Amino acid sequence: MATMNDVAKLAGVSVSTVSYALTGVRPVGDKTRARIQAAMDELGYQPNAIARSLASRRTRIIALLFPAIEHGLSGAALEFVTAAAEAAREQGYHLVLWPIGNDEVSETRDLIQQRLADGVVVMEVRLEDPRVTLLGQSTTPFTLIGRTAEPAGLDHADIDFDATVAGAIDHLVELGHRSIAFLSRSSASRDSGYGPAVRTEEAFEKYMTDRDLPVVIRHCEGTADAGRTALTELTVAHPDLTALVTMNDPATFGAMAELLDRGHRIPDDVSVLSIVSSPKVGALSHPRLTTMCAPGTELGRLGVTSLIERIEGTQAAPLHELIPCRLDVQATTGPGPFASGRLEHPQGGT
Amino acid sequence: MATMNDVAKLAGVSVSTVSYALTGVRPVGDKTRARIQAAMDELGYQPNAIARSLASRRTRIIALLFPAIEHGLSGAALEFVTAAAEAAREQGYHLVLWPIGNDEVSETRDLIQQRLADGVVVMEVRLEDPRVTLLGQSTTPFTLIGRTAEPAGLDHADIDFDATVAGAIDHLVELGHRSIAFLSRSSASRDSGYGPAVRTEEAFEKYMTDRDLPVVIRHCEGTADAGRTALTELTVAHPDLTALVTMNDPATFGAMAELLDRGHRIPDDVSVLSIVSSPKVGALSHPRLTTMCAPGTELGRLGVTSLIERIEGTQAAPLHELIPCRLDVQATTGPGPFASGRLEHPQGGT
DNA sequence: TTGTACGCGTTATCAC
DNA sequence: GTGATAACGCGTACAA
Repeated sequence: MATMNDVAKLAGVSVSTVSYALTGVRPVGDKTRARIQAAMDELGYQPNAIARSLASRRTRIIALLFPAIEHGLSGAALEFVTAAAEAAREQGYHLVLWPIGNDEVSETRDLIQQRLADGVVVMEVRLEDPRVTLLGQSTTPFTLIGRTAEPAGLDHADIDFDATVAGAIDHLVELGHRSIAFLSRSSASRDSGYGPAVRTEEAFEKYMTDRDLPVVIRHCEGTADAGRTALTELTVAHPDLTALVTMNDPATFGAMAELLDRGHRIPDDVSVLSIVSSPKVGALSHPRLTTMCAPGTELGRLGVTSLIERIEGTQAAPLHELIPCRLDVQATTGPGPFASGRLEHPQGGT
Repeated sequence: MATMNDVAKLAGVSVSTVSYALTGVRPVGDKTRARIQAAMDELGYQPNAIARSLASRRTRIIALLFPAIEHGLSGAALEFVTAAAEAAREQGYHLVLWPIGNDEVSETRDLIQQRLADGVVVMEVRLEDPRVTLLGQSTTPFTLIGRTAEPAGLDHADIDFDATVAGAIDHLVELGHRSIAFLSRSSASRDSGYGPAVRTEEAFEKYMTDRDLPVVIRHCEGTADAGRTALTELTVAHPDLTALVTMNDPATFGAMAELLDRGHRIPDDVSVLSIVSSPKVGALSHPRLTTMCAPGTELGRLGVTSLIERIEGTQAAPLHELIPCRLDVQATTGPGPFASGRLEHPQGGT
């Protein structure tokens, strides 16, 4: 394997000149540069990443901290990781995966002390997150995908749950729905401080109240059967229900199946809108599920590019980005009883 | 940040002794070791990974090569990556993600020349894969997840498509099915040399022929609508069909919906078995889908641990592992017309 | 515009 | 059992 020394000898220059020709930190004469280039080509030279890192004290490696299990946004997670890796590569960085159990937070300390990474992207941030606390005490640059309870001073990008829920409700209300229930995650998930659950429920309550509409929130485990049960109970308690906002894919599918079994038509009788989901999941249902899909790709890119800016000192403003889920209207949402076209015969009391 | 030098000074020994105390390459006196340990604790010393790599010429980094798009086994992919990262970490290695377009193979060359990684795991291997060719010409250790057309000399772990298909057919035949169709990926996918498509179709043909059963294979795009169309055409062409093996999740869901719409009961009239899938996807359907789930976790671990063995020279035998998908019997497969219990009234000709 | 020489923090090869 | 000290391959003042 050729080193810089080999190139220098072959080109008849000193190693430093080769180095400068490579980095461009200092001007190099045209003819010299050409000779060096020729030598590099001939030897198939590639700079040794490790030696470069040691000398420059910058590894161009970014660590992605992610909890082993609990891929809440599972569909989006792979998308996210892929986007992060691509964004990193485009800027000459590498992304190393740092799986870490939720308890073994000390691993985080090791990570930053080993100086293997120039910065850290933290995934699946919880409202109270010891990893974030630890990073905050260090000098290592980091960005969060998600938010802690108090994210003001921290670089973070997250789903705009507030706007997402608002968008979902808007979509349904505009379609003429008034009686809308929210099928959320399990209450355990909410109670444990899982950000998406907490924030969507708060938003749902707020926006429904704003509109003087009844607030119906149902927690549900992440299985199709639980979704069936939940749907059954919901329709019993609220027979006038015409729309469902969901954030629980397996339960959504179960609920839809139960709706059909009970003779309800989708979307003619009941509309279903799954938020923080993905078109891929939506494509599995029939009728095809209307979703609001999690911006996994955007968050991945944003987290990485912004971190790189911080590392390189070119960051203009702190990262405080909230991205709403994008509405992908498919076949499970349709006009409700108060739709403009059918105002004359609302289904309300039938 | 404390260095080895600081530790050496504080402990009153030389740097080399500290190094040996750390690596255990050479025996160190008990008292000396204790003093060194104390010094390290006091300073919060952690070895610098980069310096260590440069000196030892081993980075303890493994690169995971994965094509940006086309996550054929999308559900399993995240599982796979996670397992690989965990296995690596358990053995003191890091996993760096190397996204690479299918065309830009030269990136592979850069990867190995930069000497950033001690070895490479290649994901989503195609029957003819230029990345593999390139790696084969280098001295870099690598393992494949998947197989090329001629994998004999290469370390690889892959799904045992043959055994998977055999298992699927066995399951259905034992249930009393004889008229079984295979709903595969798109013909484009098969024609482009996508291993899973090619191998499953070959296996299906073989095992059905072995049993003197008719071979019905239907290619299908990866959408629910395509699945509906395919199902319709299949039932027209083969009205006696009682079971479906599928390897195409969206199409499977579409086909099931179409079955129900046409008044077929699942599994009473038609059984559905989705192979190379995952329980997570299966959980979305109702009745819950019987699947054969891709061994993403196993493959991830295997690829990494075996690669590490090769890197460290402790590999006993080459990696030639084929793991079948595990059958997860749920609610979409049931007795067919030739089931032992109902031999007296087969549905064949009704 | 180019060259010299030192430093980055370890490992590993000599000596003792 | 322990200490000097030369690599490892590159970046970067400082000199020229």
